[in-house]
Amino acid sequence: MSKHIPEKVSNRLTLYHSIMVEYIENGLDTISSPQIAQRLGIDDSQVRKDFKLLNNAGKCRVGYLVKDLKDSIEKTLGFAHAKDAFIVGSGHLGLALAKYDNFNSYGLNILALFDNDPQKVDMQVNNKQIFHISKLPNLAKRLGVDIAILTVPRQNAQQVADFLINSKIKYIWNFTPAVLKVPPEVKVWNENIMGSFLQFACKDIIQED
Amino acid sequence: MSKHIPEKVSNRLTLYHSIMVEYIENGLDTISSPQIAQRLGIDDSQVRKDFKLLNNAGKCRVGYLVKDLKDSIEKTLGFAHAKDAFIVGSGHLGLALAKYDNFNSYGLNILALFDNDPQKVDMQVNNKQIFHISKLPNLAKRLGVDIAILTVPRQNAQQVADFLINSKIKYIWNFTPAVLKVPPEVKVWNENIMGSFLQFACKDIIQED
DNA sequence: AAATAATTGTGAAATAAATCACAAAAAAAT
DNA sequence: ATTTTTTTGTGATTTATTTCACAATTATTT
Repeated sequence: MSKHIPEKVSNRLTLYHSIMVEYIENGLDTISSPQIAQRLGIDDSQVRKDFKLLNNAGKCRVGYLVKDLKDSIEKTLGFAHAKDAFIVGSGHLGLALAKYDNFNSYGLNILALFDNDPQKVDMQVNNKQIFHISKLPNLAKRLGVDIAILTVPRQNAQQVADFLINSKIKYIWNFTPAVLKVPPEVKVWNENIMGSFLQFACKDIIQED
Repeated sequence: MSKHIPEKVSNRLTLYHSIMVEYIENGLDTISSPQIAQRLGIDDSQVRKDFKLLNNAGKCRVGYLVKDLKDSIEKTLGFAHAKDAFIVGSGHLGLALAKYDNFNSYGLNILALFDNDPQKVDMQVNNKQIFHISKLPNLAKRLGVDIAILTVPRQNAQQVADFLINSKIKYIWNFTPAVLKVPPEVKVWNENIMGSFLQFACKDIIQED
């Protein structure tokens, strides 16, 4: 039986994970929910409730075992399930993401990049080749890739998305500001970089009435 | 009186904004809440409730004026309030963000980049200069900058954050996976890129019990 | 002119998420 | 050995968010 992990929880889980990595680096074996909660500015009972989803029991008066916690977060979020993906659009952002080796440690392997610019085709970025976009349908089929990271200009986003959908891509991680139109079997994740930041930085200066 | 806009709402507002931009490009003057709702896969009454926060009345049987809606979203999210920021860390991600001109249209101006690598210092990126990190405190003071976009390696994140805090930086947009320790007057926004994506892409393959 | 259909605005209900509060456990101190 | 302190686990409560349901409005059709 697979359990549903709400988005807010999985977000916190990755933050907990970072803290575990830090604790391990510092040679600490255990951690308590109030320690974590204080660090993140949240309630400690929330931390415990999140951990209950991991089936990871703590010990009264001691806390949780850092190593076990790290492992079960990785298991729950599927770090071990290698997932293959393509980066579609080899502009600044696409290239930066291709060079971002962190994806790997989270279980996401970038197999290749695509672009329509002949100048970029056949270049290598971080040991990954840039192919012409026309090669994508075949490669997706051959390699069984159904995740695409979309980093093309906004103006081309829908057109390229349509092409991806025809190529049997099922998950689109959308880094463009376009709101894509897709059929129900295709899932889009909007990486709305500005959205929440605006709110964060502008709280204090929202206009007066 | 400034109104509080919850994070979830401001996230949706930026998505609505993208749709308005698209409608304007296509020469459409009005839009209805069911149209928007269907596009985003949410309930239409939610769209209307969000719009009520904008003080933007719609018209029965017609919908909302696209132009007005776009303007009031921009006003509410503070696109017009120019906010200045520094990028701290001139690696792949820092450089990609410096080249990402979209920040500007959302009211965030990147004034300069910083790094500790002498090789990078004095380079220009998208008309912005890279300075040695030691120049940051003075420049922050002189230019009145209190927002920093942190893109250094995880290992240096806390140390650099401490330095930023000493330089009177009040808002840190944290692109590193480190969970920063900061005093209460400093606000950190964790751009947890992997967090929610993991959940999105892995829903179907969460481990069985 | 009347009927129909689409759409807003909103109160009520339902659902989801976060916080509170405290019993139970167990380490540490006395 | 007993008390104190810290910490987990969790049921109850509160708060926030989403969805439902429908009256009111107004363009369009008949």
